[in-house]
Amino acid sequence: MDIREIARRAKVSTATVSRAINRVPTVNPLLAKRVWSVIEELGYYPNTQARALVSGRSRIFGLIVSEITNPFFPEIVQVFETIAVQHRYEILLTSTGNDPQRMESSVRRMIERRVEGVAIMTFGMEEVLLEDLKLRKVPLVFVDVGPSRPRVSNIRIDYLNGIRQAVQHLAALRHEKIAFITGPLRLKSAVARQQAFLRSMQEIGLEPDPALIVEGDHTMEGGMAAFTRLLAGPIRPTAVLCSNDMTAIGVMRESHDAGISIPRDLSVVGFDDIRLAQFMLPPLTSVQMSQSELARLAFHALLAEVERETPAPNGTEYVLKTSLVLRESTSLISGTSKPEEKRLGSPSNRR
Amino acid sequence: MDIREIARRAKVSTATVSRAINRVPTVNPLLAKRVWSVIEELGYYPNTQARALVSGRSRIFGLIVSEITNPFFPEIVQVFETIAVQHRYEILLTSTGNDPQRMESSVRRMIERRVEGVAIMTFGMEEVLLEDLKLRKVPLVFVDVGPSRPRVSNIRIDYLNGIRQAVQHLAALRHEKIAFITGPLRLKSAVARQQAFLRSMQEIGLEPDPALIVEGDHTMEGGMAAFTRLLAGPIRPTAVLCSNDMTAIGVMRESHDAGISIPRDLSVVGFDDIRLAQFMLPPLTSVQMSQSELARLAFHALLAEVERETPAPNGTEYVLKTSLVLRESTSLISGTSKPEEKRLGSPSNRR
DNA sequence: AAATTCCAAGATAACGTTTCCATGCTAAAA
DNA sequence: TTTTAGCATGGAAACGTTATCTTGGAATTT
Repeated sequence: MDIREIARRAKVSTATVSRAINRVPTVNPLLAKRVWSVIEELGYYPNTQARALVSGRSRIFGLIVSEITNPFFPEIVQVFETIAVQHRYEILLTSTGNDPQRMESSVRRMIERRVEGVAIMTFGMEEVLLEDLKLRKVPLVFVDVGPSRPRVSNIRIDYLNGIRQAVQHLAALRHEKIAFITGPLRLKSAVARQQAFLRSMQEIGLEPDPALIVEGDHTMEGGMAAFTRLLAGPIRPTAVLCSNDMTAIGVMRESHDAGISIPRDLSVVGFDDIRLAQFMLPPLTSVQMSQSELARLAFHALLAEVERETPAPNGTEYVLKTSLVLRESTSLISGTSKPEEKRLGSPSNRR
Repeated sequence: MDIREIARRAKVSTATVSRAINRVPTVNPLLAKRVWSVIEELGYYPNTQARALVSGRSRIFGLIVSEITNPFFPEIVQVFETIAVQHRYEILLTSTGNDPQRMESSVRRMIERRVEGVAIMTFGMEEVLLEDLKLRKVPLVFVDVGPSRPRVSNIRIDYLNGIRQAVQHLAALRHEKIAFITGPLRLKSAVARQQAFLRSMQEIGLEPDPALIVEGDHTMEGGMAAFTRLLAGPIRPTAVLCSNDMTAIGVMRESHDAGISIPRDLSVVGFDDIRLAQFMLPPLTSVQMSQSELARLAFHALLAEVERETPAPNGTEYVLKTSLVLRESTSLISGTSKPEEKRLGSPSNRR
């Protein structure tokens, strides 16, 4: 069943049917009603690929994340998809698993489907592979690491604010031997987090000890392994700041196995504030980086670019704030006080 | 840039270019090479929508899940997508949030994109809304609840095996006051789990007490609330079996707040065995229902149906087993023994 | 050597829409 | 009343492929 069938039955031309479907205002209301009733009656749905072919607009956005099984991402996918649907867009999702091969195949598939834009949520990996997209002037939005180019937007994350709050919070609890477990250092965002940590420490006169900085990989297993290495090192930290929440969860798991009690013997702070953080035992203090806000920014960056006729020469920049959310995984050094959950740097409370 | 451009430059017809791209074996290798080198040189990618339009095959499968932010689903999405890509399929993902409205709009969008099949992973909700798809003879695959129809496959889950193991495990640890927190009872799968529990109890001569059966909603918050209700009830359970892992995590969180130690004061068993389960404190004993296997079954069910020319009159049935994985959230009643992690009912170990 | 078969390559019709352009009717202007 | 303008509708080209049908040259058979 196609548009011609509808046209025949409604005794109008296909052009009119098309106009009725697309709610072109000039079409006679009487005709439109006739068309619509035939459409309803037959249960006709327009063929998107034909539409896309002739109109040159696929109404598809690509969304590339590094690992959908990492709880950080599903929320992003959820929000991104919801907004997309509201704007009559579809999304093509790829979880690259940080594999350049998959990234490449993903880009290829997206180009073949003629996506109108792509949001890249890999936090600083292999932008080289996106050459093909840039070449075709497909609007892109990056987090942290995008180049300055027309049609390429960037969401800059203000890591410093939240991490500074975390470091100062720990310092206020008398911690000085503060360890930092990084993410995989090939990720630009992981490096940025580490640097924010170093700077925050120096700001308050604490010299970060290289022995207390170990590399993780943003997974729970990585957190466990990194913490094990930390325990085997020369200095025993009293607090650990982690590059993301999964790492922190790994640390909590490992310290449980090692008989180290949190927060009594060790304070732990995560980063991202995934939903799960508040369900940890004890609930995890974490630096919030709103996933839904990130998704919203990304979508609207793409949409704006699609609708803009003359692109800005250097794309647009967006900024996402971070801020500490206190829960129960930190305490006074060798003490037992448990601060109530509340967020710094923002008037509203969570939950 | 289109196929004609390639044809012109390679000095062949568009038909030959098309044949070369699709690796039709009869084309002269010399010509094919000429075509391919032009394609490489220009960085040409075929337009999928044009292909789909004329061939009548979109190479898209729909995937409907109930809640992507529920950690149970990302793994499914991951595996499903990976296999799909290997078979040159794309996936259209919808997370309905159990909202019939979103389900309906999702179905509509999928039909408009002319999906070749849809996997419905909502575990028993609102199949009525899929009428449109059935009408169009789109292959479907359900979990638990699909009707017997041509082109509709079903994955039946053998809940009884795993739940029986869980109940018997608890009984072996001398538990008799075993509570069960159900899922939302409008989900057929939640009802099935509950029934498996009741049956497993009766099998070993334990009469399940209605006061120990409370309804949850498969979320952490629901688990917390349900457990609170349980504590307020007339009988204090010594063990809790949960309809899914999220519920169990909620129970663990709530019992932590209530000063109840797991597994010393309370044994907890989850269901699904999501990856997170092993990172809980203590690691959660759970009934495994392999998410990757489920995804694999679903994909291949669709693929088989697409490639089948004459559909079976009642679709095909697949079965997915469940089995208990022991960790550290259960122990002898009022005892402290911690069994090592190992899985029953399967020779291989996990991790 | 002529007739027949075979098969690779080209020409072109489809696929289901949108969009451009032509058309003819109604309403406004002369 | 006649001419012009305006605008809703219809006709048909276009989008970029695949698939069908045709063609012509080489290979095989007689």
